[in-house]
Amino acid sequence: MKERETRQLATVYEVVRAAQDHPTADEVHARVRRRLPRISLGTVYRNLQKLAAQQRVRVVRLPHRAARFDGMLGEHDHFLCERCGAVIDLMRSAATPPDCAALDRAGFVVHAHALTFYGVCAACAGTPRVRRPRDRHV
Amino acid sequence: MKERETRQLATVYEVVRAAQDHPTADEVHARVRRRLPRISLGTVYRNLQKLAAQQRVRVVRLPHRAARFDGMLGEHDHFLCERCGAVIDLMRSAATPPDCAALDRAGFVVHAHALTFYGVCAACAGTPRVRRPRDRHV
DNA sequence: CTTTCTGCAAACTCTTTGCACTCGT
DNA sequence: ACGAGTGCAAAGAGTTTGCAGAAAG
Repeated sequence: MKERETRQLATVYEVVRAAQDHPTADEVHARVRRRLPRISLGTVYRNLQKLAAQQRVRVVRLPHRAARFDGMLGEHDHFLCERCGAVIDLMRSAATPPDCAALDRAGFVVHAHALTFYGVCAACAGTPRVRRPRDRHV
Repeated sequence: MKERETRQLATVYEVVRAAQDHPTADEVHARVRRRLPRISLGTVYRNLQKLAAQQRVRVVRLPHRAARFDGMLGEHDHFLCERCGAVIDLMRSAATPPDCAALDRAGFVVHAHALTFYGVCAACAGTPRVRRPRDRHV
């Protein structure tokens, strides 16, 4: 059960720490390979998971692909319950709209933003005030 | 070039509009199938894309899987440039931390949140104040 | 009739996993 | 020597695509 400091783990860690961009697992693999040509992609995945579990690297949760669809057209955010997996709509007013002024000032054009909270929903947290545990609005 | 209103498209639309949860493409397929048993998953995907392009349904951009890794351990948000694809770190102070008070009051436990802005970065927007177009901090 | 759309299946991307072998400790 | 870690390749999810035939206009 004791963890080992292998060359592979150390190199993956160094590569991610040194990276200024936000490499995908594949990109990490390519860079590590320059030093350890025989390392496999599977090992990179395993080591990235291990490092993330140890909080030694950070996982960037970027909304990448469209995975879910919504008939509700208005702007709103989401709460993701880590216990029951529910996706709960949050009216935009439930959270302060993020301040884009600093971005605007820096010359960035903001078209949209996505805000997702993670945690435990009221139903799972034991507050018996919700009837349906899945997919209600707040 | 003219779009057709097929039974398949109409049914996918109705199902997504009627859904109170946030169905995945697969779930949409299952529901549509109850009415059109021969519809294929590929058609559902194509129609979801079409409806999203027409803004008739909303795509929920949920951070699904860990796709990218970061050696920067502090809390921060991201800006995704739609032009050059850059992922730019934003210090948390650049945007007002979202207000969780309403969620707390409703009995929700918030562990974390992910905030991503979409738009055009300063370099792509033509502001010549950035040297490297990819992956700088703000 | 023409052109778009569909069903099907194959292909593709990203990630995980089983297995025998390797290598830290 | 023991067992966690590795390379490889195969298997999984989730999504896209090529094609022949169906159907909307």
